[in-house]
Amino acid sequence: MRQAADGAGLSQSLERGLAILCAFTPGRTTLGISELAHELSLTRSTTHRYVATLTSLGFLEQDDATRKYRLGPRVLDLGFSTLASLELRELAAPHLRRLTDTTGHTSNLAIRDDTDVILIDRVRGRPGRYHHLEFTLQVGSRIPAYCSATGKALLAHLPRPDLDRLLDRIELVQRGPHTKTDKNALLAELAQVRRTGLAVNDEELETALRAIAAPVRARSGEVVAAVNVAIPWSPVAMSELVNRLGPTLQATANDIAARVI
Amino acid sequence: MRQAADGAGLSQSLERGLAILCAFTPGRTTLGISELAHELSLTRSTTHRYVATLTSLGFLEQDDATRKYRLGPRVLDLGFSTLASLELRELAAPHLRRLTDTTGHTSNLAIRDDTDVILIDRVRGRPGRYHHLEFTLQVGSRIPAYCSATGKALLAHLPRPDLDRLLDRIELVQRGPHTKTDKNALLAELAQVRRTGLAVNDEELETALRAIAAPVRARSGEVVAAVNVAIPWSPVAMSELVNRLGPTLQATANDIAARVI
DNA sequence: ATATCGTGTTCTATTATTCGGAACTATCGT
DNA sequence: ACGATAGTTCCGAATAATAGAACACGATAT
Repeated sequence: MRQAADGAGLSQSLERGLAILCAFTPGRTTLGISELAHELSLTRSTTHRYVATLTSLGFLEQDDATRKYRLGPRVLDLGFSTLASLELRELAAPHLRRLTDTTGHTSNLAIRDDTDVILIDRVRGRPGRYHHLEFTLQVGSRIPAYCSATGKALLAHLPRPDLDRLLDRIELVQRGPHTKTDKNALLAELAQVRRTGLAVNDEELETALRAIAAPVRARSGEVVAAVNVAIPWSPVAMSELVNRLGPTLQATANDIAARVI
Repeated sequence: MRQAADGAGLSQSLERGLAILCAFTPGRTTLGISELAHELSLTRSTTHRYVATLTSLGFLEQDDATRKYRLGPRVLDLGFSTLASLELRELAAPHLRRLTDTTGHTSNLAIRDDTDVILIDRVRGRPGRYHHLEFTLQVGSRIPAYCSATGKALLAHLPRPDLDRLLDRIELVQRGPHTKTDKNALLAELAQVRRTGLAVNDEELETALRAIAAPVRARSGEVVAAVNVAIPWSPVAMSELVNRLGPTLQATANDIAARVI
């Protein structure tokens, strides 16, 4: 017989099995066989075989009481391996630490994955007024690039054609009180980010959350990551904060960059 | 044809595909097709098909220069979903934070997975003398239970037959200067942990690293997690530290337990 | 109590899907 | 230039996956 219909040379079973894993999200942590089967348009028996395989390998666990399934600790190992593979994270760790020590604010290191930004390390600032995200955002979290400081720092330095294609694919949803939902306004802002070397998020992702980010450039010139400091709301003007924290932030980004291959 | 030889009713393709993902470890972050094929005893063409599938789904990435593969960011999403499914982590977060604020030391929350302990949350203490593990250990890290404070707190409250079967399966490898490598000595210590409600790690996992842990009991009485504080080496005697920190630690563990279903 | 529905689970004949050898191409070091 | 090794593609053979039906169990409704 011919190879798989559309994706030539791809493994259907593996694809389906992974789809099962991906059906579990932070919002839907336990799922039953029938639920999964329906969601992925598979028969119950097929779904069960995959689930049994995943369970026997430790990627899923079955709840004794409800007989439903949830993600197993084995998955954490994989995630951990991924993080470890990002040597950038290790190189950056002491610099992030220092940034938080000098500014008092939570600092983050993020990379871009397509239209999103992924948090790959964070150092929490002094305990104080937390906003909601302080708890929700964890290492590994994914947030839309267009409404975050690190995201804009990363987008701004993308080659123009790539940026255009990317922006065409995303919808600029209103996430916070000042989210930029107009494509041209966003493009103008990204141009400014390129000029100043700093990106800003002023309650664009969530109320009361502001942040300033700087890009980390590899020797090749390519922007490979971004560092930010998250600032809980205060009466201080954003421009004042940028003046105060910008140089420190850029120095940190440069220090990290200096250690990247 | 009959179903798969040994594991009846399991999916070979899924098993193999996941084996490929698991071949990537923090120590081996990039692998080529031939390397993988050899390691898993598969042909290159079969391996390539799985790898292509994983790549098209974002679980692997191909390095443009070397043509080798590494784990993709998609894997992080899974790990994050797993962490989120551990509601325990959320409940415990503020208490961990408080524990670190009052003691000044790094505190950790861990659960057991078979013979290992998995770190599911951590709050770093004041910057100061770090030992090696401070950087190596991350949320998601896995360490052997027998030579860690949290591990011993978790093992101690296991039903005796389960504990025996588990200990038979592990080798008590010397990891730090004071690792307990004798099974009877370990059993005696676990008995003491049951009496005092506190477990101790005095340079058993790594030089200069000491920790004290307390078990978190669900209402059912079952020990579901353990909290610890990690203490960089100091001339203070371990027993003195236990007297000083023990009550705070147990109070924290109880506060967390009170919020568990 | 009894019936009904919905679970998760097991079985099996059929066939679509995966398998692996061989051929192809690109890159590297000699 | 050359050989060696890498990743990649092809295609017929046949294995491993498929889906339907039947089972066992529990919860709910009658």
